[in-house]
Amino acid sequence: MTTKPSRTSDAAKPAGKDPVDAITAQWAEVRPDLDTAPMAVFGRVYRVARAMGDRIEKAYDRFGIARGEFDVLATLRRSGEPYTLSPRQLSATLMLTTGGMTGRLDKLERAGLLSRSPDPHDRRGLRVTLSERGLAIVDEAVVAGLEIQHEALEGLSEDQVEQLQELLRLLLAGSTRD
Amino acid sequence: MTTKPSRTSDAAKPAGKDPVDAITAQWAEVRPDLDTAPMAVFGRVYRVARAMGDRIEKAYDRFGIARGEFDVLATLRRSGEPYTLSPRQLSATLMLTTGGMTGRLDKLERAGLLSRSPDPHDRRGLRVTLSERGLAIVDEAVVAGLEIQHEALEGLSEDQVEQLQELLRLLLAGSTRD
DNA sequence: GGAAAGTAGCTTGCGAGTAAGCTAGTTGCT
DNA sequence: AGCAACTAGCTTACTCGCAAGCTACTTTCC
Repeated sequence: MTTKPSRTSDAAKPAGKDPVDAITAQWAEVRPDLDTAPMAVFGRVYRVARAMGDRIEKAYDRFGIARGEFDVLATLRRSGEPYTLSPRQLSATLMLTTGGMTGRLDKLERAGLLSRSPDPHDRRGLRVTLSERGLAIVDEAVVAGLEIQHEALEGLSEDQVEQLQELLRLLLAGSTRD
Repeated sequence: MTTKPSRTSDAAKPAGKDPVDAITAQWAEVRPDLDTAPMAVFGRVYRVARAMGDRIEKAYDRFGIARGEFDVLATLRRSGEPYTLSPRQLSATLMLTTGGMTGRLDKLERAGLLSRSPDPHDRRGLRVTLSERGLAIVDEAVVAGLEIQHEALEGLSEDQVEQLQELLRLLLAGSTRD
Protein backbone atom coordinates (compact mmCIF):
# COMPACT_ATOMS: atom_id res chain seq x y z
CA MET A 1 0.00 0.00 0.00
CA THR A 2 2.80 2.40 0.80
CA THR A 3 5.94 2.87 -1.19
CA LYS A 4 7.34 -0.57 -1.44
CA PRO A 5 9.77 -0.74 -4.34
CA SER A 6 7.98 -3.91 -5.20
CA ARG A 7 11.45 -5.40 -5.57
CA THR A 8 13.19 -5.07 -8.87
CA SER A 9 16.46 -3.54 -7.89
CA ASP A 10 18.33 -6.34 -6.21
CA ALA A 11 20.99 -7.51 -8.59
CA ALA A 12 22.36 -6.28 -11.85
CA LYS A 13 19.49 -7.65 -13.86
CA PRO A 14 16.37 -6.56 -12.01
CA ALA A 15 14.55 -9.53 -13.46
CA GLY A 16 11.21 -8.54 -12.00
CA LYS A 17 9.94 -11.48 -13.98
CA ASP A 18 6.65 -10.45 -15.45
CA PRO A 19 4.63 -11.88 -18.34
CA VAL A 20 6.34 -9.60 -20.81
CA ASP A 21 9.72 -10.98 -19.85
CA ALA A 22 8.42 -14.46 -20.53
CA ILE A 23 7.23 -13.43 -23.97
CA THR A 24 10.44 -11.71 -24.97
CA ALA A 25 12.44 -14.65 -23.68
CA GLN A 26 10.40 -16.95 -25.86
CA TRP A 27 11.00 -14.76 -28.87
CA ALA A 28 14.71 -14.62 -28.14
CA GLU A 29 14.77 -18.37 -28.28
CA VAL A 30 13.02 -18.86 -31.59
CA ARG A 31 14.20 -15.68 -33.30
CA PRO A 32 17.50 -14.70 -31.73
CA ASP A 33 18.08 -12.29 -34.60
CA LEU A 34 15.38 -9.92 -33.39
CA ASP A 35 15.90 -6.98 -31.05
CA THR A 36 13.12 -7.53 -28.58
CA ALA A 37 13.68 -4.38 -26.52
CA PRO A 38 11.04 -2.29 -28.33
CA MET A 39 8.61 -5.18 -28.02
CA ALA A 40 9.07 -5.22 -24.28
CA VAL A 41 8.51 -1.48 -23.97
CA PHE A 42 5.30 -1.43 -25.95
CA GLY A 43 4.14 -4.75 -24.62
CA ARG A 44 4.16 -3.26 -21.16
CA VAL A 45 2.51 -0.09 -22.37
CA TYR A 46 -0.33 -2.11 -23.90
CA ARG A 47 -0.78 -4.17 -20.79
CA VAL A 48 -0.79 -1.19 -18.48
CA ALA A 49 -3.31 0.54 -20.70
CA ARG A 50 -5.57 -2.45 -20.79
CA ALA A 51 -5.31 -3.31 -17.11
CA MET A 52 -5.94 0.24 -15.99
CA GLY A 53 -8.74 0.66 -18.48
CA ASP A 54 -10.47 -2.38 -17.05
CA ARG A 55 -10.01 -1.22 -13.49
CA ILE A 56 -11.30 2.23 -14.12
CA GLU A 57 -14.18 0.91 -16.15
CA LYS A 58 -15.17 -1.14 -13.15
CA ALA A 59 -14.85 1.85 -10.84
CA TYR A 60 -17.22 3.86 -13.02
CA ASP A 61 -19.72 1.05 -12.90
CA ARG A 62 -21.19 2.30 -9.69
CA PHE A 63 -21.96 5.62 -11.35
CA GLY A 64 -23.75 3.84 -14.12
CA ILE A 65 -21.42 5.05 -16.85
CA ALA A 66 -18.91 3.39 -19.13
CA ARG A 67 -15.44 4.72 -19.66
CA GLY A 68 -16.20 6.32 -23.00
CA GLU A 69 -19.16 8.04 -21.47
CA PHE A 70 -17.04 9.31 -18.63
CA ASP A 71 -14.68 10.77 -21.20
CA VAL A 72 -17.52 12.78 -22.68
CA LEU A 73 -18.63 14.09 -19.30
CA ALA A 74 -15.04 14.81 -18.30
CA THR A 75 -14.37 16.78 -21.46
CA LEU A 76 -17.39 18.92 -20.79
CA ARG A 77 -16.46 19.29 -17.13
CA ARG A 78 -12.95 20.46 -17.71
CA SER A 79 -14.04 22.94 -20.36
CA GLY A 80 -15.42 24.97 -17.43
CA GLU A 81 -18.70 26.74 -17.12
CA PRO A 82 -21.18 26.64 -18.66
CA TYR A 83 -20.03 23.05 -19.43
CA THR A 84 -21.10 23.34 -23.01
CA LEU A 85 -19.46 22.07 -26.17
CA SER A 86 -20.64 21.02 -29.62
CA PRO A 87 -20.77 17.35 -30.65
CA ARG A 88 -18.13 18.21 -33.20
CA GLN A 89 -15.74 19.56 -30.57
CA LEU A 90 -16.34 16.49 -28.46
CA SER A 91 -15.79 13.99 -31.22
CA ALA A 92 -12.64 15.78 -32.32
CA THR A 93 -11.23 15.87 -28.79
CA LEU A 94 -12.08 12.26 -28.08
CA MET A 95 -10.89 11.04 -31.48
CA LEU A 96 -14.26 9.51 -32.17
CA THR A 97 -16.25 9.53 -35.38
CA THR A 98 -19.40 11.59 -35.43
CA GLY A 99 -21.41 8.41 -35.56
CA GLY A 100 -19.86 7.12 -32.40
CA MET A 101 -20.44 10.47 -30.75
CA THR A 102 -24.12 10.40 -31.61
CA GLY A 103 -24.42 7.08 -29.83
CA ARG A 104 -22.68 8.22 -26.69
CA LEU A 105 -24.69 11.41 -26.52
CA ASP A 106 -27.89 9.44 -26.98
CA LYS A 107 -27.09 7.27 -24.00
CA LEU A 108 -25.97 10.11 -21.80
CA GLU A 109 -28.94 12.24 -22.70
CA ARG A 110 -31.30 9.35 -21.96
CA ALA A 111 -29.60 8.96 -18.59
CA GLY A 112 -30.18 12.64 -17.92
CA LEU A 113 -26.51 13.49 -17.57
CA LEU A 114 -26.48 16.04 -20.34
CA SER A 115 -28.82 17.77 -22.74
CA ARG A 116 -28.69 18.77 -26.36
CA SER A 117 -29.93 22.16 -27.44
CA PRO A 118 -29.78 24.01 -30.75
CA ASP A 119 -26.82 26.23 -31.38
CA PRO A 120 -28.25 29.77 -31.56
CA HIS A 121 -25.61 30.88 -34.05
CA ASP A 122 -25.58 27.95 -36.46
CA ARG A 123 -28.75 26.09 -37.16
CA ARG A 124 -26.82 23.02 -38.26
CA GLY A 125 -25.15 22.72 -34.90
CA LEU A 126 -25.99 21.62 -31.40
CA ARG A 127 -24.72 22.53 -28.00
CA VAL A 128 -24.25 19.76 -25.50
CA THR A 129 -24.50 20.80 -21.87
CA LEU A 130 -23.77 18.91 -18.70
CA SER A 131 -26.81 18.56 -16.47
CA GLU A 132 -26.62 19.08 -12.75
CA ARG A 133 -26.66 15.35 -12.24
CA GLY A 134 -24.03 14.93 -14.91
CA LEU A 135 -21.81 17.45 -13.18
CA ALA A 136 -22.23 15.76 -9.82
CA ILE A 137 -21.46 12.35 -11.26
CA VAL A 138 -18.40 13.35 -13.21
CA ASP A 139 -17.02 15.17 -10.18
CA GLU A 140 -17.34 12.02 -8.13
CA ALA A 141 -16.16 9.70 -10.86
CA VAL A 142 -13.02 11.64 -11.62
CA VAL A 143 -11.98 11.30 -7.99
CA ALA A 144 -12.69 7.59 -8.02
CA GLY A 145 -10.60 7.19 -11.16
CA LEU A 146 -7.70 9.17 -9.76
CA GLU A 147 -7.80 7.04 -6.67
CA ILE A 148 -7.21 3.94 -8.72
CA GLN A 149 -4.48 5.53 -10.75
CA HIS A 150 -2.82 6.75 -7.60
CA GLU A 151 -2.83 3.24 -6.17
CA ALA A 152 -1.19 1.88 -9.27
CA LEU A 153 1.65 4.35 -8.80
CA GLU A 154 2.33 3.41 -5.21
CA GLY A 155 5.26 1.22 -6.18
CA LEU A 156 7.09 4.23 -7.58
CA SER A 157 8.77 7.04 -5.71
CA GLU A 158 7.94 10.64 -6.53
CA ASP A 159 11.18 10.94 -8.41
CA GLN A 160 10.42 7.85 -10.39
CA VAL A 161 6.99 9.13 -11.31
CA GLU A 162 8.50 12.33 -12.53
CA GLN A 163 11.13 10.46 -14.51
CA LEU A 164 8.49 8.23 -15.99
CA GLN A 165 6.49 11.27 -16.92
CA GLU A 166 9.37 12.72 -18.91
CA LEU A 167 10.14 9.47 -20.65
CA LEU A 168 6.51 8.95 -21.53
CA ARG A 169 6.39 12.43 -22.96
CA LEU A 170 9.24 11.50 -25.27
CA LEU A 171 7.61 8.21 -26.11
CA LEU A 172 4.32 9.83 -26.95
CA ALA A 173 6.09 12.33 -29.16
CA GLY A 174 7.84 9.52 -30.98
CA SER A 175 4.67 7.51 -31.26
CA THR A 176 2.63 10.30 -32.81
CA ARG A 177 5.31 12.00 -34.85
CA ASP A 178 4.85 12.56 -38.62
CA MET B 1 14.31 9.28 -38.99
CA THR B 2 17.61 9.33 -37.14
CA THR B 3 18.05 10.22 -33.53
CA LYS B 4 16.60 13.64 -33.26
CA PRO B 5 15.84 14.32 -29.62
CA SER B 6 12.52 15.60 -30.86
CA ARG B 7 13.25 18.63 -28.64
CA THR B 8 12.11 18.52 -25.08
CA SER B 9 15.30 18.99 -23.17
CA ASP B 10 16.07 22.67 -23.54
CA ALA B 11 15.32 24.33 -20.23
CA ALA B 12 14.67 23.12 -16.74
CA LYS B 13 11.07 22.29 -17.36
CA PRO B 14 11.09 20.28 -20.56
CA ALA B 15 7.58 21.51 -21.21
CA GLY B 16 7.31 19.52 -24.40
CA LYS B 17 3.78 20.83 -24.51
CA ASP B 18 1.69 17.97 -25.69
CA PRO B 19 -2.07 17.36 -25.65
CA VAL B 20 -1.88 15.73 -22.26
CA ASP B 21 -0.37 18.85 -20.78
CA ALA B 22 -3.27 20.84 -22.14
CA ILE B 23 -5.76 18.50 -20.56
CA THR B 24 -4.13 18.45 -17.15
CA ALA B 25 -3.80 22.23 -17.24
CA GLN B 26 -7.50 22.49 -17.90
CA TRP B 27 -8.30 20.22 -15.00
CA ALA B 28 -6.01 22.19 -12.73
CA GLU B 29 -8.01 25.26 -13.54
CA VAL B 30 -11.47 23.89 -12.83
CA ARG B 31 -10.54 21.44 -10.07
CA PRO B 32 -7.38 22.75 -8.40
CA ASP B 33 -7.97 20.33 -5.56
CA LEU B 34 -7.10 17.32 -7.71
CA ASP B 35 -3.64 15.81 -8.09
CA THR B 36 -3.38 15.51 -11.82
CA ALA B 37 -0.02 13.75 -11.93
CA PRO B 38 -1.44 10.22 -12.19
CA MET B 39 -3.81 11.41 -14.88
CA ALA B 40 -0.91 12.66 -16.95
CA VAL B 41 0.99 9.40 -16.61
CA PHE B 42 -1.88 7.20 -17.66
CA GLY B 43 -3.17 9.67 -20.20
CA ARG B 44 0.14 9.35 -22.01
CA VAL B 45 0.13 5.60 -21.63
CA TYR B 46 -3.31 5.38 -23.24
CA ARG B 47 -2.31 7.63 -26.07
CA VAL B 48 0.91 5.80 -26.79
CA ALA B 49 -0.95 2.49 -26.76
CA ARG B 50 -3.59 3.77 -29.12
CA ALA B 51 -1.24 5.55 -31.49
CA MET B 52 1.12 2.61 -31.75
CA GLY B 53 -1.74 0.18 -32.08
CA ASP B 54 -3.04 2.14 -35.04
CA ARG B 55 0.35 2.32 -36.69
CA ILE B 56 1.08 -1.32 -36.31
CA GLU B 57 -2.37 -2.26 -37.46
CA LYS B 58 -1.67 -0.32 -40.62
CA ALA B 59 1.68 -2.03 -41.06
CA TYR B 60 0.04 -5.44 -40.88
CA ASP B 61 -2.42 -4.41 -43.53
CA ARG B 62 -0.10 -5.39 -46.31
CA PHE B 63 0.03 -8.93 -44.93
CA GLY B 64 -3.73 -9.08 -44.96
CA ILE B 65 -4.04 -9.57 -41.23
CA ALA B 66 -5.41 -7.49 -38.38
CA ARG B 67 -3.57 -6.91 -35.16
CA GLY B 68 -5.55 -9.45 -33.19
CA GLU B 69 -4.89 -12.01 -35.87
CA PHE B 70 -1.20 -11.25 -35.78
CA ASP B 71 -1.28 -11.87 -32.07
CA VAL B 72 -2.61 -15.36 -32.65
CA LEU B 73 0.02 -16.14 -35.25
CA ALA B 74 2.75 -14.65 -33.08
CA THR B 75 1.74 -16.70 -30.08
CA LEU B 76 1.96 -19.86 -32.15
CA ARG B 77 5.24 -18.75 -33.67
CA ARG B 78 7.01 -18.04 -30.45
CA SER B 79 5.85 -21.31 -28.93
CA GLY B 80 8.40 -22.92 -31.24
CA GLU B 81 8.04 -26.01 -33.35
CA PRO B 82 5.76 -27.57 -34.21
CA TYR B 83 3.89 -24.26 -33.85
CA THR B 84 0.91 -25.94 -32.28
CA LEU B 85 -1.32 -24.85 -29.42
CA SER B 86 -4.90 -25.46 -28.38
CA PRO B 87 -7.59 -22.79 -28.81
CA ARG B 88 -7.84 -22.78 -25.04
CA GLN B 89 -4.16 -21.97 -24.60
CA LEU B 90 -4.44 -19.24 -27.19
CA SER B 91 -7.48 -17.59 -25.70
CA ALA B 92 -5.95 -17.73 -22.23
CA THR B 93 -2.69 -16.18 -23.43
CA LEU B 94 -4.39 -13.50 -25.45
CA MET B 95 -6.96 -12.72 -22.77
CA LEU B 96 -9.78 -13.37 -25.17
CA THR B 97 -13.03 -15.20 -24.59
CA THR B 98 -13.42 -18.54 -26.27
CA GLY B 99 -16.08 -17.04 -28.49
CA GLY B 100 -13.71 -14.38 -29.70
CA MET B 101 -11.04 -16.97 -30.31
CA THR B 102 -13.38 -19.05 -32.46
CA GLY B 103 -13.88 -16.04 -34.69
CA ARG B 104 -10.21 -15.30 -35.08
CA LEU B 105 -9.35 -18.89 -35.83
CA ASP B 106 -12.14 -19.06 -38.40
CA LYS B 107 -10.70 -16.11 -40.26
CA LEU B 108 -7.13 -17.30 -40.07
CA GLU B 109 -8.05 -20.80 -41.11
CA ARG B 110 -10.04 -19.47 -44.05
CA ALA B 111 -7.00 -17.41 -45.04
CA GLY B 112 -4.90 -20.57 -44.93
CA LEU B 113 -2.55 -19.30 -42.25
CA LEU B 114 -3.28 -22.07 -39.80
CA SER B 115 -5.21 -25.29 -39.53
CA ARG B 116 -7.31 -26.96 -36.88
CA SER B 117 -6.94 -30.65 -36.24
CA PRO B 118 -8.38 -32.93 -33.58
CA ASP B 119 -6.37 -33.39 -30.42
CA PRO B 120 -5.37 -37.07 -30.42
CA HIS B 121 -5.44 -37.24 -26.64
CA ASP B 122 -8.69 -35.44 -25.88
CA ARG B 123 -11.56 -35.72 -28.25
CA ARG B 124 -13.07 -32.47 -26.97
CA GLY B 125 -10.01 -30.53 -27.91
CA LEU B 126 -8.34 -29.15 -31.01
CA ARG B 127 -4.80 -28.38 -31.98
CA VAL B 128 -4.15 -25.24 -33.93
CA THR B 129 -1.09 -25.33 -36.12
CA LEU B 130 0.60 -22.60 -38.10
CA SER B 131 0.70 -23.32 -41.81
CA GLU B 132 3.77 -22.71 -43.91
CA ARG B 133 2.22 -19.55 -45.23
CA GLY B 134 1.26 -18.52 -41.73
CA LEU B 135 4.79 -19.00 -40.55
CA ALA B 136 6.19 -16.98 -43.43
CA ILE B 137 3.75 -14.16 -42.87
CA VAL B 138 4.21 -13.89 -39.14
CA ASP B 139 7.97 -13.89 -39.58
CA GLU B 140 7.72 -10.96 -41.93
CA ALA B 141 5.07 -9.14 -39.96
CA VAL B 142 6.93 -9.29 -36.69
CA VAL B 143 9.86 -7.55 -38.32
CA ALA B 144 7.61 -4.88 -39.78
CA GLY B 145 6.07 -4.27 -36.38
CA LEU B 146 9.43 -4.05 -34.66
CA GLU B 147 10.54 -1.57 -37.26
CA ILE B 148 7.73 0.76 -36.34
CA GLN B 149 8.30 0.35 -32.65
CA HIS B 150 11.98 1.01 -33.14
CA GLU B 151 11.22 4.23 -34.96
CA ALA B 152 9.01 5.40 -32.15
CA LEU B 153 11.90 4.99 -29.75
CA GLU B 154 14.34 7.01 -31.80
CA GLY B 155 13.84 10.07 -29.63
CA LEU B 156 15.19 8.21 -26.62
CA SER B 157 18.78 7.26 -25.86
CA GLU B 158 19.65 3.69 -25.02
CA ASP B 159 19.91 4.63 -21.38
CA GLN B 160 16.52 6.25 -21.48
CA VAL B 161 14.95 3.20 -23.05
CA GLU B 162 16.41 1.05 -20.34
CA GLN B 163 15.18 3.43 -17.66
CA LEU B 164 11.76 3.49 -19.22
CA GLN B 165 11.76 -0.26 -19.29
CA GLU B 166 12.37 -0.47 -15.56
CA LEU B 167 9.76 2.13 -14.73
CA LEU B 168 7.21 0.46 -16.94
CA ARG B 169 7.91 -2.80 -15.23
CA LEU B 170 7.05 -1.18 -11.91
CA LEU B 171 4.01 0.46 -13.41
CA LEU B 172 2.74 -2.78 -14.86
CA ALA B 173 3.23 -4.49 -11.52
CA GLY B 174 1.23 -1.77 -9.79
CA SER B 175 -1.45 -1.82 -12.46
CA THR B 176 -2.06 -5.54 -12.24
CA ARG B 177 -1.43 -6.11 -8.55
CA ASP B 178 -4.09 -7.85 -6.42
C1' DG C 1 -27.87 36.94 -55.65
C1' DG C 2 -26.94 32.18 -56.67
C1' DA C 3 -24.28 27.97 -57.48
C1' DA C 4 -20.49 25.16 -55.53
C1' DA C 5 -18.10 23.58 -51.83
C1' DG C 6 -17.81 22.77 -47.06
C1' DT C 7 -19.62 21.52 -42.39
C1' DA C 8 -22.83 19.56 -38.60
C1' DG C 9 -25.11 15.83 -36.97
C1' DC C 10 -27.71 11.57 -37.85
C1' DT C 11 -28.59 6.90 -40.04
C1' DT C 12 -27.28 2.50 -41.75
C1' DG C 13 -24.47 -1.55 -42.39
C1' DC C 14 -20.62 -3.98 -40.92
C1' DG C 15 -16.87 -6.08 -37.99
C1' DA C 16 -15.19 -7.70 -33.69
C1' DG C 17 -15.62 -8.56 -29.02
C1' DT C 18 -18.20 -10.16 -24.68
C1' DA C 19 -21.49 -12.93 -21.94
C1' DA C 20 -24.26 -16.63 -21.52
C1' DG C 21 -25.69 -20.98 -22.82
C1' DC C 22 -25.16 -25.41 -25.49
C1' DT C 23 -23.21 -30.11 -26.68
C1' DA C 24 -19.76 -33.43 -26.49
C1' DG C 25 -16.32 -35.46 -24.02
C1' DT C 26 -13.44 -36.16 -19.63
C1' DT C 27 -12.39 -36.66 -14.74
C1' DG C 28 -13.42 -37.75 -10.07
C1' DC C 29 -16.07 -39.73 -6.33
C1' DT C 30 -18.42 -43.39 -4.27
C1' DA D 1 -19.95 -49.11 -12.93
C1' DG D 2 -22.44 -44.89 -12.70
C1' DC D 3 -23.47 -40.30 -11.67
C1' DA D 4 -21.89 -35.50 -10.78
C1' DA D 5 -18.88 -31.91 -11.81
C1' DC D 6 -15.82 -30.01 -14.90
C1' DT D 7 -13.73 -28.62 -19.43
C1' DA D 8 -13.28 -27.65 -24.67
C1' DG D 9 -15.03 -25.36 -28.30
C1' DC D 10 -19.01 -23.41 -30.73
C1' DT D 11 -23.36 -20.62 -31.19
C1' DT D 12 -26.37 -16.80 -30.29
C1' DA D 13 -27.71 -12.29 -28.82
C1' DC D 14 -26.06 -7.98 -27.74
C1' DT D 15 -22.87 -3.88 -27.52
C1' DC D 16 -19.92 -0.51 -29.39
C1' DG D 17 -17.11 1.53 -32.64
C1' DC D 18 -16.06 2.78 -37.55
C1' DA D 19 -16.97 3.99 -42.44
C1' DA D 20 -19.84 5.77 -45.62
C1' DG D 21 -23.62 8.15 -47.03
C1' DC D 22 -27.60 11.34 -46.09
C1' DT D 23 -29.98 15.86 -45.17
C1' DA D 24 -29.89 20.38 -43.64
C1' DC D 25 -27.54 24.41 -43.23
C1' DT D 26 -23.57 27.77 -43.96
C1' DT D 27 -19.73 29.85 -46.32
C1' DT D 28 -17.26 31.19 -50.40
C1' DC D 29 -16.70 33.05 -54.63
C1' DC D 30 -17.97 34.80 -58.98
